[in-house]
Amino acid sequence: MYKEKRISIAVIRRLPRYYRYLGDLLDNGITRISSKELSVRMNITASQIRQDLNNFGKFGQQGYGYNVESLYEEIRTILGLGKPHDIVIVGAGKIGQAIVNYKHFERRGFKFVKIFDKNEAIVGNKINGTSIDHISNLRAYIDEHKIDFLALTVPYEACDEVMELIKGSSIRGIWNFSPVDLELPDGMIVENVHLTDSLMTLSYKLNEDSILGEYGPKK
Amino acid sequence: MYKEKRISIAVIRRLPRYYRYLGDLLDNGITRISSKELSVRMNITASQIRQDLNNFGKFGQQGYGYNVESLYEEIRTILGLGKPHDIVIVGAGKIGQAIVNYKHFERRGFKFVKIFDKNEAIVGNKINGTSIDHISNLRAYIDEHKIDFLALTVPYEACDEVMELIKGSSIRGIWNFSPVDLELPDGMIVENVHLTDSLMTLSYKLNEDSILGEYGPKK
DNA sequence: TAGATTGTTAATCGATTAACAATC
DNA sequence: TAGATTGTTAATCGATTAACAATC
Repeated sequence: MYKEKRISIAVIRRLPRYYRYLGDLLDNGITRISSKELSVRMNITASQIRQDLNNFGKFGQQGYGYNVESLYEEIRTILGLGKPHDIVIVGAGKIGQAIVNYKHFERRGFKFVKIFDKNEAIVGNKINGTSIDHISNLRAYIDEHKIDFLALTVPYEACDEVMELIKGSSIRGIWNFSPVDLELPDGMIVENVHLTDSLMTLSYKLNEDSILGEYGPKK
Repeated sequence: MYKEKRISIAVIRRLPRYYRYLGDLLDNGITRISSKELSVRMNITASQIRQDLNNFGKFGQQGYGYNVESLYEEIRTILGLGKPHDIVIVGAGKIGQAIVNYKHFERRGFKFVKIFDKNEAIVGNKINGTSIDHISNLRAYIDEHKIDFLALTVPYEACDEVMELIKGSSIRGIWNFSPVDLELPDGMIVENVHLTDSLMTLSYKLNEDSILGEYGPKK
């Protein structure tokens, strides 16, 4: 019995970026690329690219580099984009509306199949072709369609309620837009989009020089 | 002449989280906390908390811990939230609308003062009290009001155009929602919200076990 | 005071970069 | 073949964790 080497989150977060750059290369008709060339474009080291890729397989060829199309496909598979994914959105507010309208997701094989909300008044409406249903039907829908992705775009007061509803269901991944750290049932995975945190990070960066000056450098 | 110690991005990204937890403690009337207690709540080590904070100052007291309110205020200052920030949004699509409607930002002192868009038809409309102006007036507005924050929520084809418009202006920070790595003029800072990357990361995580099985662990 | 907990130095762990033999 | 470039091992760098003297 061997121990699988876990892939670090730093590597994982670079994968979509590789995918994006390879897609651009494809669009530009470039069929091969070396780690060195790619490193220049992406502004990271060639070593890092090779290390990252070799976590998943040997995709290159000595003396040649990488075939853009096949590497693109490999990363596509690694990212789990080989098959389409159905996603339910919980919360029909502005953020829910924004993501259901955003065309980049469809292109990657993500489909928003239903939006659930508490507000009876909007049930039956459609947003970009996706209909709104009442939250009371969420669990039945998930169970029936074996949905495993859920985008959580409710106000944070409502998170607990939603988490309670989906406990023990087929949902495995939560794309969370609420500014809370969710308590996850076993086997569930979360990816946070903490917009407020992100904006504060930007604020910090703009402010950094004055702060480090104020408190003074350590030595 | 000393060399300032730069704060690592890992530390910076934890600051909003500290701020959030301290705010919760305050709301619950808790007035003091030790790094140990906080570490349990946040699920990180006490050592890390103390190391992080000591990048910026000595905020605690031996034998006592930290005063919640004063630590909250310190972090608030460090994050640059001590003074309000005016932000212009470029792009009145769904994402632009979502952020201008999102109340958490105001609470943190961020104010969206104007939205700019290419579409003449919606110029003059208001979203959540913020009026829409035509993109051709963007630069004049920035110059007049010395705006330093810009949220970029245009389709990615339009990014170059916007970047060109603001080159050499007072804008210092860009909150970027487009799936591109922006070329930044000197002194400008970007914070990316790459939603597609985020969703792909979640997809990867759900897919990881089957992938590592398929390609096999390295040893 | 004794106990608690910080701030900080030292040790460990992990991620990035460099180097190079293997090989196309 | 010779040149190019990978895959992978080794070296370096940086971040996290542990330990403990300082001190409230």
